[in-house]
Amino acid sequence: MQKKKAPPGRRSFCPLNASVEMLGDRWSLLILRDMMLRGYQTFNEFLHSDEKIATNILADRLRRLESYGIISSRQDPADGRKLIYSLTAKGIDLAPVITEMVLWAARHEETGNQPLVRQMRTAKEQLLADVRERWEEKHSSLNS
Amino acid sequence: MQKKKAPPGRRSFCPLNASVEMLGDRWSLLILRDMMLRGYQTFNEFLHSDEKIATNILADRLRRLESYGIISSRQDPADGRKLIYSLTAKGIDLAPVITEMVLWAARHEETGNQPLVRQMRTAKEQLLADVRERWEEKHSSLNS
DNA sequence: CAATCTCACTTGCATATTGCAAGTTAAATC
DNA sequence: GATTTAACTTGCAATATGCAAGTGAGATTG
Repeated sequence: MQKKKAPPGRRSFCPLNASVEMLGDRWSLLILRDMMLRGYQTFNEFLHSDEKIATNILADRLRRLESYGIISSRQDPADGRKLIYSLTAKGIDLAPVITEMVLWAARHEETGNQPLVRQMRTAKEQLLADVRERWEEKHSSLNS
Repeated sequence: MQKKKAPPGRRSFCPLNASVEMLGDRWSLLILRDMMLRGYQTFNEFLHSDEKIATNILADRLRRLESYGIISSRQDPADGRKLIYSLTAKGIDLAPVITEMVLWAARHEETGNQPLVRQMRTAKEQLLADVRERWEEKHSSLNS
């Protein structure tokens, strides 16, 4: 668990502020959801997600998330045009944050994706374990 | 648990998107932290928080949070100038989101407020229960 | 093997949001 | 009655966002 020193420009030393400075915008968490829950890995996959992010914003967010160490990228060995984005350990560790945000909205707003919500509600810990395990598998296969 | 119909302008029906549309900016969650963890209740208290929000942004965020039903406001009976802002049930229900965001940053970034972080780590459920209980007390005393 | 297509962007530009500083108004305090 | 305090609003410059069109490297097709 390697910690980065807080950038000089940070507004305060509160951990919540650090989170908000990295993730507090209208797109970053949606990209991470796509990676975590849907297995999306490439620019085009993120691009065609329901919320219709613009290409310049997507490029910027991927850059920022990578600069924070939340995701990493490498070339697809099978197709030199593609970049494969994946979650780092720091990124996969956001699963509880995303889960709680999904559950909160599902409790208080009219939203869709009830199967996921049900699974999160009835078996939160198990889902988190599954997400992590899928990631570990993928991740370990990279170093072999 | 009364649900609002999603505004027509929502980008998708994913619950995470709903959360992000309500809370995905650099200030909203910090204001809620101040209310939840520090007991702040008035414009000036929020204003003098570490992160130094501007007055126009603060006014706008309080308005938005109120429009989403996350906070509510009423006049201070003891001082007609003051407005007292408080969390609604929907607002207090964000405690797990905030907790997970604090824990995530504390795990991966260099941040302060170690006592709070330790408490969250070792007794997350208890802390959530405490926060909720404090709120229930305050809330019930309003209807008496 | 040249033309076409796909992928991951970048660029230009209009619009929206943010941030700062200075006002404003009503209510309290001196 | 004058000053202070609380909660804003207003004006304006700087920044961020969103859309449409373009670019360049690598893959595919005829």
